[in-house]
Amino acid sequence: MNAKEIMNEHNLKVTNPRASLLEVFLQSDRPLCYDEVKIDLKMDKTTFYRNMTTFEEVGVINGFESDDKKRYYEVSKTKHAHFICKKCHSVECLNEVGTLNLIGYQVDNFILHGTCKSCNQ
Amino acid sequence: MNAKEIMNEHNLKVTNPRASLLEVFLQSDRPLCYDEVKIDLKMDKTTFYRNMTTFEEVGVINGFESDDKKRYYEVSKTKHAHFICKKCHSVECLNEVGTLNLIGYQVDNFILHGTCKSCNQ
DNA sequence: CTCTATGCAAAAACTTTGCAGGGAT
DNA sequence: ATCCCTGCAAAGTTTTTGCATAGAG
Repeated sequence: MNAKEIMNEHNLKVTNPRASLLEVFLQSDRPLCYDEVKIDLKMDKTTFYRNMTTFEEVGVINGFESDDKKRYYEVSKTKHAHFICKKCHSVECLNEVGTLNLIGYQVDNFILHGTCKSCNQ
Repeated sequence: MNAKEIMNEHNLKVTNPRASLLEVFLQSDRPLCYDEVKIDLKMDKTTFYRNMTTFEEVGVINGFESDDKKRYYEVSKTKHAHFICKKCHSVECLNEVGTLNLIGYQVDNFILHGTCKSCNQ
């Protein structure tokens, strides 16, 4: 499913900035923040943040805060964990982290904070 | 061990603002941010943030970012997870969340994001 | 007495809001 | 033609920095 189809499905008008924005996230294998996206797209921050909010509202995109006060976004997909490195501030996706036993809570995202493999050497 | 003893142990000058600040965290059962602390203490934000940074540096306090762009702090103790509710923005401590199997990473903090028990009803 | 801590004011960093013009359907 | 989208400018929020004064050891 491409960007245009996703937007149509959620009744969002298909504009060039919006389509290329979603495309960037569809093609990324890790969460991205505004700083990373603006380099390629030269899109105004207002447009970025408003579209990301819209995508979050319709459930296409999942957003969360990193350690550096920036908000990271990724395409909603199978649930997985994220690792945020306090040294290099990288944000990675992790699969098969372990098992959770929590009753009564609805867990949308889990984030591990610490020192990543590279920085740990 | 009280606030004064802890500060002496780490060679930090014992001042009233600093002592009462640490006391608040010693007596709290959950992480706190500046907004919550200032209500009781009427301490300037500069003093708050600089002392928290100092406490973090000597290892007395552990800090992390919530979902609302605020930094939360708690007394360093046995490792445990935190749950941040995206609806009410509460920050809770959790014990016995599950097991982790991560090799090569050093995990300092584990944060679950979602909807808490109360908001889930 | 010396050196660190405090608090005000101002800056910094990221995100949001207001508003006028432009574009999709 | 209508209504949503875009981008500039300005404001909002949380945290940090500069600097003069006050206080601990």
